[in-house]
Parts: sequence; structure tokens; C-alpha cells
Amino acid sequence: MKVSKIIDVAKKADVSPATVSRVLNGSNLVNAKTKAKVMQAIRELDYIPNNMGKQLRSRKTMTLAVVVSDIRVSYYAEIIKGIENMANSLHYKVLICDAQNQKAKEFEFLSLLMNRTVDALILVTPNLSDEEIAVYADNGYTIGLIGRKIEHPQMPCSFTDNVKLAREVIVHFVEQGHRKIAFLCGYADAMDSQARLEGYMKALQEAGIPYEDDLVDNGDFSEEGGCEAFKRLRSHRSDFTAVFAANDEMALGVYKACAELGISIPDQLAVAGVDNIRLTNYVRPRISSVEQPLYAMGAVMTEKLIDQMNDNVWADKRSFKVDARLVVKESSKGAE
Amino acid sequence: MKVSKIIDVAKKADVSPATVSRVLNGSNLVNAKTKAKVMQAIRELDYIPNNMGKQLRSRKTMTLAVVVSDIRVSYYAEIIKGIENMANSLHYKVLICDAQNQKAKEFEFLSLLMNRTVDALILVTPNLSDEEIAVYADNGYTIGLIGRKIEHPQMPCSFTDNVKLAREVIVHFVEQGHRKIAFLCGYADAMDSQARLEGYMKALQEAGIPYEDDLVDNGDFSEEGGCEAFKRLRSHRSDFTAVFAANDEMALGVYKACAELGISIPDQLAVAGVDNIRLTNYVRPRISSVEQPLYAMGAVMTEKLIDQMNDNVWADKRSFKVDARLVVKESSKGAE
DNA sequence: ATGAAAGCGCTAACAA
DNA sequence: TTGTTAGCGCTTTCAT
Repeated sequence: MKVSKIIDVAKKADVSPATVSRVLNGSNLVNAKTKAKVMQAIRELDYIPNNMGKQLRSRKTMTLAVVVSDIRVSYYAEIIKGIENMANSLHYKVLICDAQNQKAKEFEFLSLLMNRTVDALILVTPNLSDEEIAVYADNGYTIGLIGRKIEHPQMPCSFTDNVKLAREVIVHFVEQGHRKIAFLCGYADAMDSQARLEGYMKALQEAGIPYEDDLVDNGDFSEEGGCEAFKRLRSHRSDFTAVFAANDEMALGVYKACAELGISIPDQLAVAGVDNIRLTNYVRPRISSVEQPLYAMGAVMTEKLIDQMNDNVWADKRSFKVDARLVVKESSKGAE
Repeated sequence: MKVSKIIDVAKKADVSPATVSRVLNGSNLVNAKTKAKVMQAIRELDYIPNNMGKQLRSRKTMTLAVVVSDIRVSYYAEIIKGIENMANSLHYKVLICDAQNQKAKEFEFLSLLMNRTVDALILVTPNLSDEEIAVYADNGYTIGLIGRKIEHPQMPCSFTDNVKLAREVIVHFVEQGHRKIAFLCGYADAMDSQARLEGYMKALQEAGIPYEDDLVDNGDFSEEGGCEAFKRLRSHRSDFTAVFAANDEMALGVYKACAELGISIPDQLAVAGVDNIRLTNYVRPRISSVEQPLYAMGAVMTEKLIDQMNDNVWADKRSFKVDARLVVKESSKGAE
């Protein structure tokens, strides 16, 4: 059977294509009777509007792209879900872009914005630099950011207060009586790492504990990387009694290293991580971890972004700093 | 700065728009010299082709939609990654559709196909019935299927040999000396459940063990559901020495129930699951589990689907039955 | 090897 | 409230 177009409906309902379009798009300047006629024709013809034509004419794709480094990582999956659900409820679609941990791929996906495949692009903790990203926003492309903040009048962001986050963990350790606290940081050049290091140092200072350079090392956010970094740390120093890992993967790496080295958690070493992934509740002792509201971060940003595109500008607020909360479990309790 | 279109490039290069289009699309009937001229103009104008125009005219979106019930579940994430990576390497984009476990949403996403937002749709273990899906394929829409098989000349599928999978697990249990083996099945009406039940029964028969109705119960693939189902089972019978759970979540539920009931794994009860999720390696004892090549299933299907759309029909094979492999760990070894 | 011309299917000014 | 008329930006016959 031939697929019908708007002109077919118009003829059958004895109106103009414009009127059909109005009915389709819920314009309120259509007579109820006319509308009924049109609806009838649509039904009889099994008419379904062709989205390609609509896009071209209206210059809108109603589609967002979300770029992450690895879809499989639960951190990203959770954020994507927040984005997708919010987008869908606002009649937007979501293109998924798996950058496979390659900065070059992130760059490639930016072309989706330029060639008008999508109306906006959301970057989740990208490897691109602030400047590289800002260029696009400057050129009028709509970009949203999750997990990082860039000062730009047009770029909505949602991100965690990393200083506060790190501070909270260290305060907790101090309360448990720890004085020598190591920090397994992420990539040295990452924003997050900087901020968390700041929070770490701040909290130490507040507690009157001197900062020591060799109690800090960097990992790559992987279990293996955490394991290695911990061993490295341990080869220099063996007097620390607590470790703050920049994420749970690295905390798991610490667990692995401790198993090998015969270090008992939490008696000889307290451990805490970030993300509060499901796994932290299945290993023994369960890992204390900082939980970020990932789903909400995705959803809020998306709402804001779409709002901005549609010029519903209560342009007051573009930047959402969200609070994380430390979930204390056995890995950091009951220390001496 | 004004954004330029194909006509601007044509003028600047002193050729026709058609020629520019040919260059853009890598047609080989373009003089090398002409091509160079056009490329130069493109560069000078920073010309970027507009995808909306292209789509409308070529009647192709170069986009796939993939429908899953919950993006966050690692089972789906892994498949999606396979799909996305393959699609991308073939210059296709992927729309992500989170059905939030609602059949109604799955239906809604089918409209993406009908209104030409995407060229094809991939359903991953959908809740829709075979008939509901087949209707669309009959009407000429391109649909691919993962985790289920539907006999249809136009519908590529990739799915696991569930009979074999279940058989393998039971054979393993029998080899370990078990004779009373329980089966925590998934939804009673699911394809997979049927097939696995068949494999279970078959293996028992081969081992000369009579099938007993009350050694089988159904769960909902969740940890909680598995826990409950196990307790239910256990309230009728307490003589079985092994449990085969239809997925790892349910196996985790069994672990939970056993912890509550004081049953020791694997000494008093051997356990095995399906999916071999990461968690199975972090609980103690580690859970024996059947691993499916999810990434590959996604990738293969996608390749086939795209191939089919582009009429590269070595139409011989549409159906990919893949083998899963049992990874034996501590939860099912060392039983009496 | 290149160009001219005709749309793909729809919406948005502008008129009426 | 409805219709008329132009395109949105591109590709693709059909000529040449």
C-alpha cells in the first residue's frame, strides 16, 4: 500500500496542507469541526507524518547526543538513563555516543552538532579541554556538561562539589581517629582530581594534620590502576592507616592489593571510595563510598538544556552544583 | 558568520551543486582537478553539509534505534556497546530507547520506524510478542532481534542456544555428583525460560534422573525475586543439593536466602547462574555462571541488519545462534 | 565528466 | 480560522 503524505490527507479532508499541519502540531487556531474532519482523514489513510520533512522545514531534530567514554560503566549508564528519561518525557530523542575512551572520537561526535544531526550535545566528563569545548558554545552550538564545570554563559552544567566531597571523607576518617591518611587520586590533570585534592588538603589542615606529599598518588580510575598505585604508595610509606580512593574501582584495587599483601581491612587500613557502585555492597567488608545523584544530574541538565533551546529562559541558573553524600560502611568503621 | 550551503560552494568553485554533492559523497565520476577545486571551496567556506536536507532527499537517516528495558543493566549495556561500535564503524548512529520495563513504551518506540526517524530498529529481549513484532517486519519495516528468535525471512536475530546452555549446567552439576537439582526459572511465559526448562529436563533424562515438578519455580530475574523463589522452593523441598538460577541476579538472591537460612555454599548447596556478570567474581564463593557473548551478539546483528538494508544480500543467513560457555567457579565445585 | 531542474515532505509567512 | 505559496538543503534523474 502506498504511503500517504500530508497533501493526501488535505485532499481527503478537503482542507489545505497547512491546516493538516496545524492539527498535527496541536495548534489551537483550528476549528473543532475541521480538526475532526482532518483526524478522520488521517485515520482512514493511516497517515503518519514523515519526520525527515518536518526536521528540514522546522530546522529542529528534537534529538540530543550524549557522549560518554564507555557506555558499560555504571556511572555513565546511570547518567544516560537520567538524560534519556527526561528527554523522552519532553519529546526528545537521544543519540548514544560511545567514545571508547578516545579523545579523537569525542571530537568526531561534535560534528553531529555541526551537521545538524542533533540540536544539542551533552558531554559527560569529557577528555576534551575546557577551551576545546568552549569554542563550540561560542559558535552558537548548544552544549551541556555533566561532571564538570565550565564558566560560560550558554553552557548548562551539573557537577558535584568535589572539594566538599573529599573533605567529608577525610573528616570521617579523622573522626575515626586516623591521622595518616593517604589519597589515591585520579588522573593528575583532571578537574575532579584537583578539586578533591584541594578538599583533602583543606580537611587535613582543619584537623591540624600536616600535608605530606608522598601520601598522595595517582591512578587511572581502574581497579588495576588502583592496585598498582596502592602498592607504589605502600613501598614508600607503610605508616598510613586510611586510604581515600578517587573512585570505587580504585578502592577495589586497594582491596586486591591488601589481599595480596595480607593487610586487613578495616583493622589495619580503613578504605573509602567514590560512586557507591553496587559492588561496594557485595565485597566484604562493604566499602564506604560517596554517592552522587547521577540520575538526577543527567535529568536536571537535560531539562535545563532543552529549556534553554526553547527560550524558556529563566536564564538565571545554568550551573548545578550538587551535593554528594558519604555512605559509611564497614571498610571505614571500627578502626582503632 | 553565515553558514554556507552547497550552492555557495558550487558558486565559489564554479561548478554545479550536483558536482559538489558528488565530491561530498565520494562519487568516482568526478575529475580529480574538479574535485580539488571543490575541496578548496569547501575549506574556504568552512562548509559543512546539512544532514536534514541530506536525509530528506536520500530517504535515509543512517540511524538505528535500539530498544531495551533498562539501560543500566549490564546485560543490555554490553549489547548496546556492541551495536553502537559496529554501527559507528559503518557510519550509522544509534538512538537509545529505554523502555523502563514497560511494554507500552516499547510500542511507542516502534513509531520511530514508521515516521522515518530511524532506518531500522533493534529489539533486545522485548516484551512484545512474536506476532506483534512480525506485523512490522511484514509491513516492510526493518527490525532486528537480539536474545530471541522469530522465524521471519526479513528479520535478523542473534540469540543464545538456551537448551544447550541449560543442559551444560545440569551436566556439570551431575558430574559433581548431584542428583536433586532445582531450577529457578525466569518468567514462565518467556521464550528463554521455556528453552532452558527444556534443556534442564533433557539433561536430567540423559542422566537418568526423574524430573520433579516441585524442583522448579519461577522468579522475575531480580535478586529479590530469586531470594523469594528460593525460599518458596525450600519450603516444599529441602533435599536438593544444587540450584540452577536463570540469571545471576537470581543466583545472588539465592545467596541472600542461604545467608538467612544458614545454608552453606557450596558444601550444602551448589549454585550456578547465567550472564557471568562482574559481581559473580566478587562475592564469596564466586558464582559459577554461563557467559554469553553479548557484545558480539550486538555487533553481528547490527552488521547483518545494515547489510540487509543496503542490499548486500548474501541473504543466506539471518539467524545467529551463538554458544554460551559455562564458567565454573567455587559455588559449584567441591560438593560431596 | 558535468549541469539543469525537479522535487523529498513538511511548516511558516503572509494573505484572505 | 483557513489557504496560498515558498522554500528548508540536499541528491538524483536526465541531458549534454
